[in-house]
Amino acid sequence: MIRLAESYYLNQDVVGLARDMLGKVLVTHIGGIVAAGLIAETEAYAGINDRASHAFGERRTNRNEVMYHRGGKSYVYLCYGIHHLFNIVTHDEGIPHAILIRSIIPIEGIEAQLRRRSQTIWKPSVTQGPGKVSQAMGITVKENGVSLLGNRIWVEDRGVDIPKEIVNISPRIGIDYAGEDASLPYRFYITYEGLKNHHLIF
DNA sequence: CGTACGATCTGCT
DNA sequence: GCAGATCGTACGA
Repeated sequence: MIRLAESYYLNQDVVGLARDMLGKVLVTHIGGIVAAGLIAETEAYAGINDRASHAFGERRTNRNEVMYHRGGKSYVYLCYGIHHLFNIVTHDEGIPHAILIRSIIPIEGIEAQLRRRSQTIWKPSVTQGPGKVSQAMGITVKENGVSLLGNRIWVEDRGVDIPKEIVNISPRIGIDYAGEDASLPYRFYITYEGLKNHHLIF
């Protein structure tokens, strides 16, 4: 188990990084509970020229301030008044890149994740969707700005290699307002079935 | 200060 | 498949 170092998050290619994060393991230690999940879906948000990004046109507010910080921090914000969406800030200071984590497959603390989701048995839909990921992992806006080099939220490389054959690419979800940028292929995902077929999980 | 809307989820059909 | 929930945030007056 190897925790991703700061240098990983300073990569300037946020789209390539979003692809690379598939198969990495998101871990939280929140409320005295350790939970972990395999990252199965991501979206890249590429700075001030990306109409879908909160930082489009150099927009910089209290909400998205952390996007402008050095890579390796969390960016958590509230969507539709109820959903806490968890992003990973990348690139060096001043360039607001971020990766939205949209889906995980629980690995550790599954009981706690199910409890937080008010479910009794896991199926993909239980932790599929960015709001559900945060809820299962115990992440809220209180975790906004947390360093991924600390002991509250971090990402590990546990050696799971995701072959390109099972990686799906599509436009991002729910950003119809973004004009021509709405069709950019910045969403990456793998399915539970795809992982099973390649014997990457049980 | 008022208004519009959103990187979504759930439940019901 | 679809409507409704629900409220913080952004932005213009």
